[in-house]
Amino acid sequence: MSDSTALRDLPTDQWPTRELILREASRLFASRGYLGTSTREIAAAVGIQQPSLYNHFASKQAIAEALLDYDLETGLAFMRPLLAEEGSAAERLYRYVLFEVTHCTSSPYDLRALYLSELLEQPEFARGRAMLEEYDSSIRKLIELGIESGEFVEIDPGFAHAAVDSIVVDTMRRAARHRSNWSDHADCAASFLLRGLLRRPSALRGISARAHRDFEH
Amino acid sequence: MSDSTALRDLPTDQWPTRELILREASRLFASRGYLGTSTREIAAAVGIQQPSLYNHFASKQAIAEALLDYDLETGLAFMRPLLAEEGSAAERLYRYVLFEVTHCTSSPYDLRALYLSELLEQPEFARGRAMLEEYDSSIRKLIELGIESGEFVEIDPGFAHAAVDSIVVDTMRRAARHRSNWSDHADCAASFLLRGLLRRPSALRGISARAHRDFEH
DNA sequence: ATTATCTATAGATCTATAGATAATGC
DNA sequence: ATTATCTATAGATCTATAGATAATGC
Repeated sequence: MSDSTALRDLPTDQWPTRELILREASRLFASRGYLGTSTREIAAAVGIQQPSLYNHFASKQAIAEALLDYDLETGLAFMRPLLAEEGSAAERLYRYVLFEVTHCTSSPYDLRALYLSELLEQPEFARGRAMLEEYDSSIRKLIELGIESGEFVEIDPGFAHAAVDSIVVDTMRRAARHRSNWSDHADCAASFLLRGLLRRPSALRGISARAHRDFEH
Repeated sequence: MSDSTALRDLPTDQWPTRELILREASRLFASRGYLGTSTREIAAAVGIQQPSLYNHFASKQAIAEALLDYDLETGLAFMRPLLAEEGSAAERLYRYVLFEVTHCTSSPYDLRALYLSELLEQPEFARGRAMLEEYDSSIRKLIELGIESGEFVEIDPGFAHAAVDSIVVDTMRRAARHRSNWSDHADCAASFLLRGLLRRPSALRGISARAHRDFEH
């Protein structure tokens, strides 16, 4: 979409149908699951007839894939340079949490749907699973770096990754409901996770300050 | 069921159909969601025709409710006395984690389905939501007790509860996949959570030992 | 000419019931 | 007499396509 027709410049009722479909589908997938949401329900939420969806997407699966692509491409665009950076793993993990919560609350889509529902367990979403795997392995790598460098305590990286993941996803869910103070949610989550990971929890204040500073740009 | 016909004494192919339905339904709800699972799929997994389900349950909803009841009644039977006890909130929270992971791995049903899928968001599951609310408020109370007593750091109880919940549910999921060393998973999760909550993390070792001792009976 | 919408509908699948048949328990 | 199973099926709902109609863009 060109700058001259950026979505934010248009009143809601002039948003392109494709965009409305993605928004409503993501909301419905989040509350009823992917398999539990019918194309009829999506169309009704958008305000069009069910067959009209097929002018914009080839199938129900294609709608979900567009959402997955959007989310994971944005995520990978953040994670790849973050992983390539030198410096403190703790500070980078903190920035990852800030990114994830910001991304989720500023996104027009209800993205938690994609990972909480049965969507990715469907065989036809192999591509989405592959992208998620790269994303997950970036986070895992960050945790391993922190353990190797001695910044983090000796902890099972598999468990640590699962802990980071589940708390971040849950924080996304909570922050999406009260978008006003998403930043508090993100700090709460990042601090809690790092208190569980850091060998010297007293370093947390400085890590937090530097993460916020570096995240701003 | 009387003692003389306890399930564990019967070969698999003689388990009552009702029991097989609950097991297979819980597995399917976990992997495909409640709305995404058809009665036909449940019946096929059990090895009967779809209409035969209705000899054992009045509806698909009744199957899910039987699973919810089993899980939440077991959970409340543990939580009510735990909450009534005197003593360290940290140790009781540790015991709660041990209970939850044990309960999940020793249960024949795939219970995480109930809380990860869209099931409880359906309006018709009001009774299940009410039971879950009592359960949740017990855990919340335990956390508040810990904060008041000064055992835990000053933390938003809402966030702390969410963190405990999401890590416990995730640990249940992981432990259910590798049941052999469920105890390690439980310790990992409980330790991580308490490192994030305790004002004096050095107390963790003692808390863990006492929690294990008290949990044994 | 292309794009977006509609109505109509094919064909599959869904939940639940009806009614027949066989096995079980008093 | 009750219980568990089956086949058949009603009636709703599902995804996707076909084909008509109107609006948009060159």
